[in-house]
Amino acid sequence: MELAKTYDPKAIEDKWYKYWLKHDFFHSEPDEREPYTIVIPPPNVTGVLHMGHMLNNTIQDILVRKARMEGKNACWVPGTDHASIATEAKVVALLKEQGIDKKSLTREKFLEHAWEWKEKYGGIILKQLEKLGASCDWQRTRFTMEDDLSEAVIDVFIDLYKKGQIYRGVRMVNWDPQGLTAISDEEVIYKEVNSKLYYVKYKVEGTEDEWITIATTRPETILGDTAVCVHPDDERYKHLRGKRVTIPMVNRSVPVIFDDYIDIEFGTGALKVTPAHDINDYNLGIKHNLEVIDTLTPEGKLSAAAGFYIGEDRFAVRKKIAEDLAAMGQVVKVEEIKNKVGTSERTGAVIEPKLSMQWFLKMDKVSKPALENVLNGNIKLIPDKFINTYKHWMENVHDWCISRQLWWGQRIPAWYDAKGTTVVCKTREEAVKLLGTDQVSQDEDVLDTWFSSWLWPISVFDGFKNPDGKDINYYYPTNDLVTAPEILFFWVARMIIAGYEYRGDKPFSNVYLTGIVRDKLGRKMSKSLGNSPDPLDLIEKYGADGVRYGMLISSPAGNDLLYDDSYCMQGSSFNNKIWNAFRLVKGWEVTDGANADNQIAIDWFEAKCNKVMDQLEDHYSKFRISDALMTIYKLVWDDFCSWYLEMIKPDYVDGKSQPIDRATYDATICFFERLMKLLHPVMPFITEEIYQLLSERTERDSICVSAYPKAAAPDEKLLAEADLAIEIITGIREIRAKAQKKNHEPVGVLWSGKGAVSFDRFAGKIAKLCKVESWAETSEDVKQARPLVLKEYKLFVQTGEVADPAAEREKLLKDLEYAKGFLASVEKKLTNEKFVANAKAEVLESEKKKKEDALKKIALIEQTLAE
RNA sequence: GGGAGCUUAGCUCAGCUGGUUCAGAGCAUCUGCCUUACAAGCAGAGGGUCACAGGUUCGAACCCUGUAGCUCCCA
Repeated sequence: MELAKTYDPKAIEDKWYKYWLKHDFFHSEPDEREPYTIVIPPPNVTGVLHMGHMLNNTIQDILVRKARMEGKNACWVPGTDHASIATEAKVVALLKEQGIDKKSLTREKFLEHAWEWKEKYGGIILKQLEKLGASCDWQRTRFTMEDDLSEAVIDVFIDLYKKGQIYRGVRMVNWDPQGLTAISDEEVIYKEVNSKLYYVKYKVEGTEDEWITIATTRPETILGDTAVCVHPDDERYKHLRGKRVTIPMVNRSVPVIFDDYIDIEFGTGALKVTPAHDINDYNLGIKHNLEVIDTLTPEGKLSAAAGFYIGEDRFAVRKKIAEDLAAMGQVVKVEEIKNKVGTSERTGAVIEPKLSMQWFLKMDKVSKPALENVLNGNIKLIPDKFINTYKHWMENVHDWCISRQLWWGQRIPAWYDAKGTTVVCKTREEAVKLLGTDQVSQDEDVLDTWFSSWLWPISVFDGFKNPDGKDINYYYPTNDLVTAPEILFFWVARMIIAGYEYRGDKPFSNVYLTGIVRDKLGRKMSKSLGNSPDPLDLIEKYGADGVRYGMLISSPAGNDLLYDDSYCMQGSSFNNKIWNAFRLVKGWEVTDGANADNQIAIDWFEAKCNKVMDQLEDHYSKFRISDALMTIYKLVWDDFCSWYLEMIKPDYVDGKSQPIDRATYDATICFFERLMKLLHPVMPFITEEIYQLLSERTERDSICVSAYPKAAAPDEKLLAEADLAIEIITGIREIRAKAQKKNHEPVGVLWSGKGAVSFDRFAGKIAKLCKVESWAETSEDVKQARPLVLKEYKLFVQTGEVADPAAEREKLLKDLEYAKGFLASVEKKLTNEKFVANAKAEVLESEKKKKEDALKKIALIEQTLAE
């Protein structure tokens, strides 16, 4: 078989993905095995794969593939969410391009267009995940707006309403004037901007020329002012008690009110109060019984109630009114300041606090178990620094505004008669019955998308439709959730709430919060910056395995990841390394029998594997995936390729590789297969390719369902001997390098000494790896050779050239100095009475051992120097 | 304004219960090699006042206090 010199992922990845799908390896049905379940954080139907998804889904795939190989019934449920505001915006924009105005369409007609859009574009991201190698159970793909899931949403709404947890009321909400809908507190992103602080004076009524100056960043809202508020302790304004002032332009008379909410230091200490357009003002308004004048339209333009600038945009008016007020002599001064402005997560529009009738979910009661079970460790957040954040949010949570003034989503099952009587029920028929009239109308609004996705871990297993069903009982609670910290509150916290409310149990045991993918400069990757590579281009360039490696190697749990292409490059180099190791092994001619010289190498690598597998398991158990990957990387590259294969590699004689013995060959194939299995969760494609080429396989024998290797107890004595042998080899190689010995030029080595750890068993391998042609024990020091002092041993490397005695002495003196310094520090401890009295027995013991070792080493070096 | 976290090699980061298996890894750098699996490679080397200043301790990268800088979350 002719194998290409370099590994080409392109030729291989599609082939194996098709093969996996063909055999349904990723499909799960409940059975008697232990389940291992992950539900995907459903990406938006509007989304395309970005680097965050790559990281996130690679991690999920690793966890799922490992569990599957460990014999668990692994189930990774994929799907998408309907993203009401984002999708509706896309559809509206598309219709607009076609010359269709949303307002000209009926709700039904619009939804037809929306579904059409969803069918066409909504699955792109899932298709892209296949390229990454994601081992999702595609037969279980769900969508938050499909019938069953929508029904669950409606039932939950009705249920919570009946429990008194949902109410409708006029509240100040975050209004998105572009999306024309309310959004929740969590969907508001605060951004620092440069603003102007306008100082405007209002005339005190009943005075000739007394004024009070307020400071505002939003002069356009002056038209809706219904009071001026000052602090009761503020000496400057005490005399204004009971007075009224006149709002400029509109000439409205409003009271001066006193409230200790006011920050005396900010601005002038006098606050204009606009209850319709600021949450704090609104609260003041309630407290002081103020009039509420809504001067803005839903689109963010001035309304008739404003009296001026009617129909003009709020930002245009801000400039105009500032100029007009200045012209009237009402503006005292203008300052430049920085302040934070809320913007819509979905549309980017500046949020307008607006009073409107909305539906809310009370959060105080339902959030209790969700907080408790994270604090008590029933649900683990990884890394655990997020527990604090979570706790803070849960303890200060506000009621959740769940209605959205949109069409794309689950319509709120509330019905009204002509008088406004409200009933909440599933169907019009029921509503007609309950209201006693057929003149009923359904609420126009839909529910927040998160009000669907908070049910996801239950609804994907039909836990609402069939609460005692086979699937939900088997797969729930799921095991791990992998997601971005940005949606800890949006989604994770709410899923936990829903889990306890509807299953009386957690939705998952572990929440792994990934870092954010940033560019090399630490900037978050974003479309607008254009600093994000297209993941599919990367896969094209480096192969999915290479990209998966690249995403992970730089991503310790919870830390942000400073992405750079060179990480993927490293991944594809690793692929190539593995491929070439495979070419080496497959290129050997095999003869029957067993070469006894190789047994030590085989035993050593067995021990090494066992040791490393333990470490690997430890990393995985702590979700330290990048450490796990580095551990396998070193096992493959360093231990297997650089040491093991070099130890057993047959010699070349007359320009031809000698054959290898059957025993060594079989052991090597076996090791190779084991390594591929360990690596499979991270790099699924190349490992399957090599697994298939290592031995003849039956049609359904795939690495992805093969048994994950289990560690046996490692032979520690052998490992210690190997470590010593490796030190010796490195030492000899260094000497060879200094002596400018060519690789093919042999050297002789004489050695003396006896220590607790021996290298006898490795003598043959040391000779092989350093091209040592004569290897012998000696009782005396050797002249004209380069000395090497290691542990209790002395080695003399005969490089054949005239050694530089001065240089050798210098090196030995340096070693001696270090050893003496070391000894001194140990002795300092041992002669310290307090140390001897306080230190633990093991520590004391190890210090004594160190002292002995140091003394021996010093003696050895001094003896050599004395020659 | 409130809260959380971070600062260790040129870069990205490990470093668990304080103790030479504690100053480490990968990448990058430097030196030498086209050694018949791999130059996407092999062999070797150098590199750090553990942000700063105090303190606790027999002993501090690790615990405490303060300072500076950075990041994130919340309002």
